[in-house]
Amino acid sequence: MAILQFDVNGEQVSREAGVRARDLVRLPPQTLAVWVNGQTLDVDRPLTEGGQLQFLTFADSAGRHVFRHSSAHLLAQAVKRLWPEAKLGTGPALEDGFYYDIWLPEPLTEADLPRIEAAMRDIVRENLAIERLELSREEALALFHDRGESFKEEIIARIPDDAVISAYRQGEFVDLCSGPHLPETGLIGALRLTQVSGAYWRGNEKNPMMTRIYGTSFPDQESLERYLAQIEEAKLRDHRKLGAQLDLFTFREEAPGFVFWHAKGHAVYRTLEEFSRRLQARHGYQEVATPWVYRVGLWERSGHWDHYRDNLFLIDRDDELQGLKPMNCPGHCLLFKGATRSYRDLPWRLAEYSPLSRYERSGALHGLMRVRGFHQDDAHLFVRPDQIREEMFGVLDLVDIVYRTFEMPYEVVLSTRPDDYMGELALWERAEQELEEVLRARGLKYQINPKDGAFYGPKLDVYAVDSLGRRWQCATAQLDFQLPEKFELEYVDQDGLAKRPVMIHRAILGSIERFLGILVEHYKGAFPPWLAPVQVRILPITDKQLDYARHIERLLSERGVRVEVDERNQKIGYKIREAQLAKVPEMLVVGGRDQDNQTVSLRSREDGDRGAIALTQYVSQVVDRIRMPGFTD
RNA sequence: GCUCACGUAGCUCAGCAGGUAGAGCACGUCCUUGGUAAGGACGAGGUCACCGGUUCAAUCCCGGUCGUGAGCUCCA
Repeated sequence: MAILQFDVNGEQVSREAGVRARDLVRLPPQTLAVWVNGQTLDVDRPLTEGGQLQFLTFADSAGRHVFRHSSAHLLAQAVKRLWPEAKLGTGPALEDGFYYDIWLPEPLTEADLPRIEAAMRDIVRENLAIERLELSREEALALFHDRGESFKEEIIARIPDDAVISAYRQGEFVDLCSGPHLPETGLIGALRLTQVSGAYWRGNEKNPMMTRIYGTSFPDQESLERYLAQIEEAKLRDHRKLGAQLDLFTFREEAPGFVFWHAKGHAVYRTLEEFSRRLQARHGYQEVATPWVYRVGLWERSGHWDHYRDNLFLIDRDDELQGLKPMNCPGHCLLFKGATRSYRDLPWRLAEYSPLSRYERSGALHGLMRVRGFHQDDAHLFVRPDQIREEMFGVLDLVDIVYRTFEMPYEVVLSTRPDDYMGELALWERAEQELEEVLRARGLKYQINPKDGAFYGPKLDVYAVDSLGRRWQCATAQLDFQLPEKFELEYVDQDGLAKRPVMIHRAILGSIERFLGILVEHYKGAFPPWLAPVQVRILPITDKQLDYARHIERLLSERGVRVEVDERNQKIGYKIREAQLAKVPEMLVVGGRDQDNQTVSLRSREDGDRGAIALTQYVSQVVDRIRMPGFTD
């Protein structure tokens, strides 16, 4: 028998091969699994090689993963106890929970969840040992066939020939699974099933619909409750809820997928757009406005008809189809073709903010995040091949300025050639190489997403990280060698010959609607002063100060401050409460004393009462505080 | 688009087991003129999403449509 050497947290231990991790040393409390040379294993798994060994607990992400995965099995076992005819699909661990897809003879509702939870707690109380079985393909097929698990049989058929087939048993329950798992069910101290929904078997909408049950689990009740409180907190930030509360925007069933911008929301929207507009003007972009309805021939030429038809809003008039634009690129190509272009004209940077329409499937709509009518800070750069590098640099400059302004860190992902790509392979390879060079030259950390590029070219996607740590894809920069071909775009080069330009599609905010939704959640509705829909609210103590309040309002308004007076006949505490809930950054309390002394009593949203200050002084200060970041006027 | 759930006043929600609806906030009028997070009284406001069915009778039961939510799928 071979002797294996282990390094257990610095302690050297040697044992015969086949020893179980739990027998190496005294198992630390709350051990969920072990980590041996980069592999996570059951504590009861016979070890076949030595090396570094660590015990995993709930504090380790790999440990949590095992914990949630076993929780999914627990769920499946409970469901099988309640519905013996249920058939198991798959049940993985998630970032902070787990789910199991199960075929059931009848639909399930959330009202059934407590019953299932109770059955799960029974199994926890039984503290069943969880045992790993290794099976031959025939044994596995026979086992799951006998148990009526047809989906499992399907999975077994797809397991490669050389792979080990394993299953895990706890009590009467067996599940096909590569593991690892907890040693016993009693470790799952607290659990909660959170929701139930449908999911297609193997994610294909032609397959049967399974019932997907989501849940989460923790070692103890306290951690579970802390987690559930966090979820409640995130719900309070939901932009749809805050949008209505703060009177920013609403949706109505008369126009699904389109936003009704209220005056306040539109003020934020316009400020955001203006920020982008001024930034782009400074970076050499020209803003244009092109048509939003085109004859269908244009979409045929651009390739949208073949690749994007389902998402086009179509209009059928006088026996001719026309389509609302989902993107600006074809219009910009037509503009490019409208005159003879010289190499001296390049790079030619066209920006546009006009409305775009995409027919999203009804189930895809989601507040401001996924709409059918929206606007982008869209631009197309027509460049010579030798300018790609520098222009991509410029785009990343803009990304950096914008995301720093909103205090959002970001991550970059390079997406490469998909299977259904168009164009020449050599062009693709060259383009992908160029993008990597730019990223490396900028010293940006990036990930590669293989085969996730657009069919016309590789792309860089930027993911902004918000204050809850969630990632949102906003900015994108996509190289395009296809569209210039389709539109036969040309410029006259230095040598007098016609050459084909390269296009770069790019957006920094992406959809302005969506970006605003992200900002609402990021700031929890408390926009920084320059973005706030109402920057200053004046609160007269009594109606004797109304004239003075209106005088201040006029002074501020003339200097571009978004200001309003709370003229209602209410006590000051009431007005303050309402202004505070409306998340107005600055409140000016004005009473008799202030009027006599020509002062205002400033209250800030964050810091509360700031005391009296001369009116003239306040006016000059506040103008600085609401200035658009990065601009001097 | 698919699965499940939901749709009652501008908003948040109640409405037991079929008998044509109720609260708080917001809104209006009046009283109150109050210095840093809710002063008081009174009032107006609803085709119970829409269409159809069952029933003596439907907000409630059944079917369909629309919308919303969660998830799936999709997202050049």
